[in-house]
Amino acid sequence: MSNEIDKKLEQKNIKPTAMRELVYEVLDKNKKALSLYEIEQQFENVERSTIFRTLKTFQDKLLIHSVDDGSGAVKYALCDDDCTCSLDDLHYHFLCTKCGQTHCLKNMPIPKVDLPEGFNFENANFVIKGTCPNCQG
Amino acid sequence: MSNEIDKKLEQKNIKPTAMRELVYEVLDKNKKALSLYEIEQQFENVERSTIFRTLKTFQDKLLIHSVDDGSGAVKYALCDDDCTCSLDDLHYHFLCTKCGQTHCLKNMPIPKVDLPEGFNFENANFVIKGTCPNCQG
DNA sequence: GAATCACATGCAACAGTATTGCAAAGTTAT
DNA sequence: ATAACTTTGCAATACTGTTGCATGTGATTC
Repeated sequence: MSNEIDKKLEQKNIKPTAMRELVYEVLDKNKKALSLYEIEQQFENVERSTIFRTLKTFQDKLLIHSVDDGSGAVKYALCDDDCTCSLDDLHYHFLCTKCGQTHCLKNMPIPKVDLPEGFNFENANFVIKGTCPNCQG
Repeated sequence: MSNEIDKKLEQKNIKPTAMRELVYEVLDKNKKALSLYEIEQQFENVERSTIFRTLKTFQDKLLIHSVDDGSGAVKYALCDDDCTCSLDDLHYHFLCTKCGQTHCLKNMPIPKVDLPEGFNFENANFVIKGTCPNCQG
């Protein structure tokens, strides 16, 4: 039944369990970055800590990436199939100040940055805040 | 004695009190963005909430700006004299993954971003992670 | 100078998110 | 079936941020 998902999990060396399939499904379905709490809300009786550890596993295995958008909670979103969470895969994120949703702007890679002497680039987190298409008017 | 600092505070319509002078001094002295906790550490017996409210006041009056660098704690840094915390004053921040220090790259304004249709820019938070000049080797 | 007022501070309590220890349940290999 | 290992659920805790309330302090008015 959830063969598709299992395949995705196994591709990233994650043992597919019921829990993991469900969390994956939620992330896949929502098409945006979700916080631990938001994911928890989509289930009836699932432990926060379980989801927390599931997300941690996913992140370690590069299945998802996390964004700290300044909303107070870290949010998680699926990586693209070919994502290696390397520098080239970094993209902008957009936090809507009205609805609180965080969108991955995956087609907007972050630009090269010329850092001052002595600074060494490892990673970046570029978050833009404003209103999203759903909240215009 | 702290006339210089008082002047800065009054310029921004902040009544200068002992507490506020001290917090300002700490921020000024450190030349980098500090978390509430880090500021608290530099005093002996000062209430967290007092510093918290002092920072809030400073921020309301545009004396400081805050950065959420993803380290788990929001950090605060003095604005430049002519800063109005408007879009033009936004700059990159750099979080060192070794020492945990957050540097304001004030001479690096963030670039204009072309957002997809429907997205409306209000604010931005660009944090680069890596190693800082003090932690090379 | 005393009464009054506005604001700042300190204390304590609380809220939200993240995180861990431990035991039970489930899975895999032998 | 047993042993070894992994995942899950529960409970407890840590950390950061935040607020209510009482007290203190300085400015203002009379």
